[in-house]
Amino acid sequence: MSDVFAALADETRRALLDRLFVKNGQSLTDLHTGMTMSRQAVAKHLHILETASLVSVHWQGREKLHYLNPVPLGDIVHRWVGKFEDARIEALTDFKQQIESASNPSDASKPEEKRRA
Amino acid sequence: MSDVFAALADETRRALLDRLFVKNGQSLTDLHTGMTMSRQAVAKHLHILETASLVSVHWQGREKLHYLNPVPLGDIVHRWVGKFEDARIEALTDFKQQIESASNPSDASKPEEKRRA
DNA sequence: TTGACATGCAACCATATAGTTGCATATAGA
DNA sequence: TCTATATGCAACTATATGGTTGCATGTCAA
Repeated sequence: MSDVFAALADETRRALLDRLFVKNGQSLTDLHTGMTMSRQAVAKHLHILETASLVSVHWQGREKLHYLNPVPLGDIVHRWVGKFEDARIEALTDFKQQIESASNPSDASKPEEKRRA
Repeated sequence: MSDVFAALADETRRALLDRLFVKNGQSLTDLHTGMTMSRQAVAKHLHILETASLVSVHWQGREKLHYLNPVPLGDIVHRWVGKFEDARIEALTDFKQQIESASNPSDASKPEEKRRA
């Protein structure tokens, strides 16, 4: 779970996934072309995506082809996003009630800017 | 985008979100009770969740109450998960075809363990 | 067989991150 | 007003992360 989120937290790795969306099954050299960083840096990123199971690999001769694997994203949706969606209405309602029932909401929203001076 | 994924990549922060699922609108002290790390460490984690807009805060006197904010998760779904879902069938089909059309799939799946020895 | 190509491994460096401790400040209540 | 409570800020440390370079190894093709 952590490794999937950590893998997606990097801009370069999300760009690599985007490139695989456009054309699935690319080699390291394919994915490296056009990038400013070294080939080894790209290889490290791909390995992180592979460890997080976001990318599956398939050797073909001397080329290592990379394919998208959508399974971990489904797990995230199941574990986190659905939970948030379910709680959305409730949370917003609670929040609204708290705000509205607070003694002085207009002054209490960001008091830390006044608190230490 | 990165900050949301990075925020979710930490086990402690996901645990904090879980506690807010159970009871929304808790203070730092509330959320710190039962945790092994220091109060300041928890405060840092909460600030990261706040920066990622996963948590909204509301000052009530000397207490800073924390509330879940489901919006960033919705953004992630819209940008990433839906994309993966759409590509799922296609990707799996491509992968299957590549595997099946490969010269020797049973030996080619993880050859790096044999390649250097 | 030999050279070019595709990738892997290892060492190294700079910065980010997660944690600590100590102290300061704001609020609540006796 | 005085004290306890709730939080913030700053400095510091250890480790993780993202990048580099150099070299080794496996594969393809002339």
